[in-house]
Amino acid sequence: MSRFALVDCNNFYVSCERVFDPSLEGRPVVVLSNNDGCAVARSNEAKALGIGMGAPVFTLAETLRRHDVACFSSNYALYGDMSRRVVTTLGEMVPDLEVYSIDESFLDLSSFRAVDVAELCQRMVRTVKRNTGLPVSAGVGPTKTLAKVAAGLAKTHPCLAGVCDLTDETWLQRALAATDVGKVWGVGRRYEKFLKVRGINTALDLAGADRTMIQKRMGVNGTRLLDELAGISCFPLETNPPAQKGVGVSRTFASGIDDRISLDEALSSYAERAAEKLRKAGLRAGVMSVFAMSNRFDRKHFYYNTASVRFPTPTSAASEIIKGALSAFDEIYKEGLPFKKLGIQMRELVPESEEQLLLFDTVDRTRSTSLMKALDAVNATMGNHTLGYASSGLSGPKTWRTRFNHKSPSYTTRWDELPRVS
DNA sequence: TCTGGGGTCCTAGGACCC
DNA sequence: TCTGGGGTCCTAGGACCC
Repeated sequence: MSRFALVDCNNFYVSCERVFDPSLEGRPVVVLSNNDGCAVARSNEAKALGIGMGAPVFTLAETLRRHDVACFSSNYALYGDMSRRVVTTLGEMVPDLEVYSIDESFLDLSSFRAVDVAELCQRMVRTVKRNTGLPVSAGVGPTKTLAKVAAGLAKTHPCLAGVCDLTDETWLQRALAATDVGKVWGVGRRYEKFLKVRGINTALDLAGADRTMIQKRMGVNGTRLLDELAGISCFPLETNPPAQKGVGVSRTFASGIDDRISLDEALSSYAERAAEKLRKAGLRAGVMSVFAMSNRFDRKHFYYNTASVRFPTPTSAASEIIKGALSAFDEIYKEGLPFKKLGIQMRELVPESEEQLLLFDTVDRTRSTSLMKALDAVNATMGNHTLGYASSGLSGPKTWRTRFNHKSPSYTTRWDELPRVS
């Protein structure tokens, strides 16, 4: 029988902040999205205050003030680095590992005996805490979905000390009965509502639900979900993640922007970033689309449009992608309209090793490739944005730049921001 | 006034072809 | 008066995940 574990970092972003500022222990803490717009991570204390996932900060002002909640802007460099440390530690203990997200990994424990499993998980929880300072929980089950259920219980029931093993049938029934159907992996807001209207309130109800009805509303994923809850594994461990299908870069502005120069600068910087992501992954894109929208909360005047560009041959050259993005934007730009969000998406990705040469090419590919190599090398050694394109705007305050007013130092990724021990 | 970003997969419907 | 069927490809939209 297969057996999976899910190791999940508790309140990950908040816990990363706490590692470097222990005075935050026991205090309500939230980490905010870009532009310090929404609460995207909350400590248990913040959750207890009723601060919801994704709650807009302006609706929280009173709560944040009254309870002296510590607020942080997202520090992606720090979280990414801490995540790698967790994965390294886990990988040393269990070789079959799938990095599922920045704060979760699935492990294949099929070859471990039942008695070993709980002990192994407890050891993982202790080791990760010792090596990184981060609290994690582990759940075990015969399928990924059940391992997720187990991890959810491990996190919310302190008596389990961070580990929950649902290999045992009797515990499994009780665990499913205690799990809200909306918490099941693959059941989002829409499906939760649909299920609850039909009296399916818990994971146990769902496991016993009518297959045809589930299939009709939730498609093949619905039937897979039923199988997974019944202990039949449908989602294998993905140790070699399949090639990425797309690369996107988009940002919301702190307030609406209608001036064309700022919009072009913002878009150019996203194009630059997208090109960089492609090169880092060793990929090139055949097609790019640009999208632009106004404030989506103003439904009456909402504007959304996209335009696409096909490249003569797949590319990851910043200059070509910037040029394409700006000309595509020209098709959808509307004068006088306050834009709230711009973005680009790169699709039809191919490995750069599969280069297709064009008979009549307008770009000197060899030169442009070595230029990009040089640019990446400089930015890798001298720091991000040491070299960039003038079309993305010269340094200085910009209306389109994302706001991070409460950011902690990059403790682990910048020499000049290392924490000091005194 | 203020409301994130980056992904995946599935399905339905239309265009097109034989 | 009669007006097929099946396959493929593409896109948009909807659902989900973190």
